[in-house]
Amino acid sequence: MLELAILGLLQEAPMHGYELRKELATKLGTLRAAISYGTLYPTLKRLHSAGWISEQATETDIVPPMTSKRGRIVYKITAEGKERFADLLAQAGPETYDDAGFGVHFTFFSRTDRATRLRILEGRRRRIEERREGLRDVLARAGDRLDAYTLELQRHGLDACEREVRWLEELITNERSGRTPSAATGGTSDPAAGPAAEAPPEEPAPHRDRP
Amino acid sequence: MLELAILGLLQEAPMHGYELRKELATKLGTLRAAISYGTLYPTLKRLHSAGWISEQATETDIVPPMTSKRGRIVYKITAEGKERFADLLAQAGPETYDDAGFGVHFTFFSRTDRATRLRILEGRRRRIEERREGLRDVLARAGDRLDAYTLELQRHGLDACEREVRWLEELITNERSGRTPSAATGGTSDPAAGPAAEAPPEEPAPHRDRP
DNA sequence: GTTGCGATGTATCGGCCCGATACATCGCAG
DNA sequence: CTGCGATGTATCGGGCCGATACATCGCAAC
Repeated sequence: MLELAILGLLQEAPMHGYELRKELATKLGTLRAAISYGTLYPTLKRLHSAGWISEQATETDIVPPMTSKRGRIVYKITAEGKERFADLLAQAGPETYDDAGFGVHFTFFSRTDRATRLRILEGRRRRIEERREGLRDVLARAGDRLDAYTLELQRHGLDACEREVRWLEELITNERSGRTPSAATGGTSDPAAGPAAEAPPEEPAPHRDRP
Repeated sequence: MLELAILGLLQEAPMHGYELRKELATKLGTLRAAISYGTLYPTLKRLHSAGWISEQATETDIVPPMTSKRGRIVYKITAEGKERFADLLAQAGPETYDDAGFGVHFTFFSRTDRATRLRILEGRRRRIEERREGLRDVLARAGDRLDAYTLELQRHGLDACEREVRWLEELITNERSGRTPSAATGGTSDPAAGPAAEAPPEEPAPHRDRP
């Protein structure tokens, strides 16, 4: 999961660990808690030894006019890494539907083809619906056996589930009619711009590489 | 965290692993995903060797008239375990404020003294408020740098944060005025609610409208 | 000036927890 | 009587976290 996130961010631009972590924390939203270095660095090492990314130690002599930061390690995605990213991006399994997995995948939706987006959205919806049904059952069947606090927790959870299902429903509807999500809250009517909305499954988004 | 959950459930009644897991799944709400056996059994073993719980192998001869279940292991909390539970219940650290920790603690709120309940509720609120501020900053400062999907994810996260803060606020208000959570729509006042109070006065049936 | 402090930056270790997997038994339907 | 789903206990590899350590940089206080 984290592997996908790292590859995705490095596809936008090369970065060093510290930077990566901040991007991770802000972009990956609420579903995915801030990643820790105890996870990040071993994962980077793993990705490197797998050949998906390259490490480039930056010494002070590289950029003398700059603030001359002490040796950082800049990570850059490789061609194999891009393939790997595309593979991970296209697959939609059970781990894609839990909070963390869904959050990461959703973050890269503008680089995902529409069929996959729909599969993921529907899988997530199903997952949340199941959770919601479980909560309803508990409340209906055993509601009077539970103490007031537990009950309140269940109610709050149920409310959150219902809300998320509605959100997903809206996204799915938009997706089917070929709109970007921002159209929902009155963004510019810009049917073809931004994400790789209706572009055929070939080459979604032009990401800039070095010339 | 799981330790607290297990001790808490075993305080209600002795149980075997399978049962424990089901209780865990239903009671601990949405904040805490269903626990796996790969976690449960090692934890039970750990709790046993620490002396907090006892293991009692149930052979078929124990309860002949019953369905004669094949050898299960029934776990029972010990006196030391109860002390341990009380200790864990009373402490409110940073790990008490994340999703999983908060969910577990909240589940046992009816066995927690009011001062601790308040500390936990306020700590959780602060945590969510920080998350909310972070989201608002991203949306305000870098909103136009983000693609439509990432933006939508942030908005949804922000909405969930605001909603949870309101929920917590309400709970805190009720707590200060000595009401149980279900009394939100008007209830009895219980000024003498002390530590480890027995189940709060059962409120009228939950009014959940049927579609 | 130097001393301290917060942000930047890389790295490891112990430990919690998960998913997959492997067994074995029970009750029941085909 | 045979398979099959629910019940039940258990382990293993690995992802991920929190705590911790260590080093440099820029800046402000004294």
